[in-house]
Amino acid sequence: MSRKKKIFLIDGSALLYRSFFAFIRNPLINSKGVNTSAIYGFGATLLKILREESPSYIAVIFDAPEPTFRHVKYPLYKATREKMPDELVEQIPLVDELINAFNIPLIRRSGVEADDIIGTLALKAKEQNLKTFIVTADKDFFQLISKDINIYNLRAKSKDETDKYLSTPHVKEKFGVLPEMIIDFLALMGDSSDNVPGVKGIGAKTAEKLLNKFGSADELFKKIDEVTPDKLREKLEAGYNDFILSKYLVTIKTDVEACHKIEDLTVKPWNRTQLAKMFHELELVSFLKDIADTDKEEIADYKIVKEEDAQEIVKELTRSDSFAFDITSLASSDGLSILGVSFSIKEKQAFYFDLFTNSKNIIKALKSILEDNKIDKICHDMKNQMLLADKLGISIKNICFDTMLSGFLLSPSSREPSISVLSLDHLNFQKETFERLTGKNIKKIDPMELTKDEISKVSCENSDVCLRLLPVLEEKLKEEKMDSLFYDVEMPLVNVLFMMEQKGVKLDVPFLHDLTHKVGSEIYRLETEIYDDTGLKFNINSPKQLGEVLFEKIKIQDIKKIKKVKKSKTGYSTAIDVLIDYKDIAIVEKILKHRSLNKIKNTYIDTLPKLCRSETMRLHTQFHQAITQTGRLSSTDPNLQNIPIRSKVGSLIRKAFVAEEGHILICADYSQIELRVLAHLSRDKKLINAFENNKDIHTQTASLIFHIDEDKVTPFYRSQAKAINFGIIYGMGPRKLSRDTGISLNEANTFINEYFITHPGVSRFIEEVKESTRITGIARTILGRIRHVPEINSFNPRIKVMGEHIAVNTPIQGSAADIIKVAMINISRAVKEKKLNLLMLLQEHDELIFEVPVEEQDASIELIKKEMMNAVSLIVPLTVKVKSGKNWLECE
DNA sequence: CATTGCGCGTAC
DNA sequence: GACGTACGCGCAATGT
Repeated sequence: MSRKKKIFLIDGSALLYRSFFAFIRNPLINSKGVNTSAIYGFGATLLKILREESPSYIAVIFDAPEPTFRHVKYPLYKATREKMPDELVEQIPLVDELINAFNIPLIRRSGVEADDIIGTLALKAKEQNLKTFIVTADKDFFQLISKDINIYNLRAKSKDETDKYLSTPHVKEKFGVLPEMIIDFLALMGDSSDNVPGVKGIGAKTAEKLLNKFGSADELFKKIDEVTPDKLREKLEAGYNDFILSKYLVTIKTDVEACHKIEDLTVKPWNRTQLAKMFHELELVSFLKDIADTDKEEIADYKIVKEEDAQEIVKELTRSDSFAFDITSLASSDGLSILGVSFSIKEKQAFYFDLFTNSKNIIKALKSILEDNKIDKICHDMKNQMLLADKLGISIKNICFDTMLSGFLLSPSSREPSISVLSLDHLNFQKETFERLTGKNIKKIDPMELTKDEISKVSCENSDVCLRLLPVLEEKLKEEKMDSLFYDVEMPLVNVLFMMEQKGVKLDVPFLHDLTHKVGSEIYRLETEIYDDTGLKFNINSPKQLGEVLFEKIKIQDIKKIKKVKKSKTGYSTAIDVLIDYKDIAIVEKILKHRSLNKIKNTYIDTLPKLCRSETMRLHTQFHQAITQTGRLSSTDPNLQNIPIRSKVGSLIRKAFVAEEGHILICADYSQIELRVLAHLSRDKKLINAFENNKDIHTQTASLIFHIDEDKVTPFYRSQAKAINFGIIYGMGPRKLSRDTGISLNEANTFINEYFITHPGVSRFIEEVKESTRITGIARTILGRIRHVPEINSFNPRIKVMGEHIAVNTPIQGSAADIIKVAMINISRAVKEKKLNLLMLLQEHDELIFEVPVEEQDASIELIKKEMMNAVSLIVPLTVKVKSGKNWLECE
């Protein structure tokens, strides 16, 4: 290969299409529903070129939408092209942004086709003695191929140099003609994709034969009399005008005026931060390692502490004001193993204490520093670290900075961001991980397959990276005005949640066992009845089999004379909103009953006792603080935030959540917190008035939209109004409302309109919040929590609408989440001050559940009410309903 | 045989 | 398609 400097000219539109359609059967869609196929392919190609080819010059050239001289000459030019798919159109701005982040010149000139710009630049490059590579999938470019102008082979599979670029031999092989004949070749045969006519009746094979015989089309038409057979000659004579037109169309111009200079296309360093940000947001995580800047990393000073040095280093740690630490563990199927603990006081330095072997004395020493109230503690996922520490008999004090929570506030789209993701994102440093070392999934790694040095490196890096992240994240939190949210809400909440998890909630296990049997036999009864009725044995729990039985065997749609049958991806939909229309058919009723009982039995009745700690019969859920996009908590193992309440059997589950002997459960819930938040945010007079006067909001809404006196509002109208109130919060459309409430589409439309007429403040708020989200791309809660909403500026109307709903809902749902978090912290603080034995156990989004000795009930209720009502100050009052009982059901 | 995606249903 | 936020079950297809 020559030593000439290289220039890469990228045919943007071709690469765009190729990348998009490469994934057409299996498109890349990220969690926000954004199709990222094209940008993925584009990014992969740019990365490959920049890294493997080290070009000196590069540019991406796009077609502009405006017509060109070819359209003027021949209005049908490219007229057969299909419209670009929406999913591709919406990726164009992202691709532009990507090219920008790579610091690559992007050329898009109106009225000039990309081909002609590329042709012109290629020729200029040739004059400057450069080696040109055109990145394209378009065969038109074969006409430009010469010694120093090649086509970069996007399809190259082998590393073989001859395959990497398409040159003269490739053209000869593919079309049987030399590059200089390509213009004539294409002009003779035509090109259906660009709607170039060509000579009618001449295809590739004939064109090839003719050109090889005559050398060029000029010669061919000069010696037209020599052409045989006669039919062929006649075709050529008849098609001469088309040929001239076609030649004009397929010839790539090489003299576009006022084109870029080659010097303007010099390769510049890419913007790694911007690229990292983009790849994160688009969830193209695999690219992150490609852009990590590893060369500049100085060697870190990490030490495995020897037993004889331990005391000295512990002393040093004791003297520090703050340190980052990491209790490093592996959770595999065989259980949890704590491997060791690392500490970092200074950047690029860390100590690792091995706990795998003899550790008693070490743990004692570590306990003294981790429990030291004077030292600020920094780490990643503090609540989990506290759990691990607890297993070592250590109770961490003075927690001050959690990088996971901080990273999550800055970018809530990354659920529980890992330390390595934050490292890449904010430090541009690719850290070592156990997954990378072993090539295995983290859950499958056996600690024995790792060396002490490897564990030490991962652990020390964890601590070191935490320490280095702190100033960076802190600065960004300040920039985004979330420092108070972080320090005053999220950080203090960690202790509260840890305590709630530790305490757990008492479960009446015998009661549930009894229920298992009762519900089990009912399910069995229904099952046999269903088999008898249908005369078929099938798996009722398989939507596929059930769908076939109902819609193909029994044909329930014929019984009910329903024309339309809803299909899902895999078959018939048997979801409740479909089957509800058939509920007076006995078999369907039994199936629905069976399904709901089965659900409740499997998910709750059978599962909850298994997750109980057997000595205490208490259930310890995990609360997650860095999962939901709105700032709500989530709960897993088990999820105690979706315990049934509505159905009869479901509510029995709540009866199994009980207080200890001599204790009582207290449930305190905010009433209508989201609508109150809406009143606050929208300043809507009707809403404010209702809440200031403690009116029933749904009754008032019913009165306003149905034009009836409040005392005439029936339960039916109230429930309709309630559906509308909820719908407003979620951004509901009339379709869904009519389906939910059973009213007609017209009525639904009328009622929604009526709502907005009577609530102009709400109407204005929705428009304002959409507008501001469009501009900033960010939705915000009252405490300043942010959520990125790129969807709102999508080209795809469906995704855009979704973005608008997110923009409206997030400030409402998220502010409510903010409020209850503050309440939890304040209650916890007050309980400590008043020295009450009030235990906070669960959070249910707008409700808190406590356990307290009976004698402290009254004092507790007073405290809870006060702290919840005063958590924040809105322009409407917050009201709290408190109930107590021996079990959760009694509290409702 | 383990993992993953889907359909469905539970909560606020 | 069509109303926001979660988690988790069983089934069935897919990957090792």
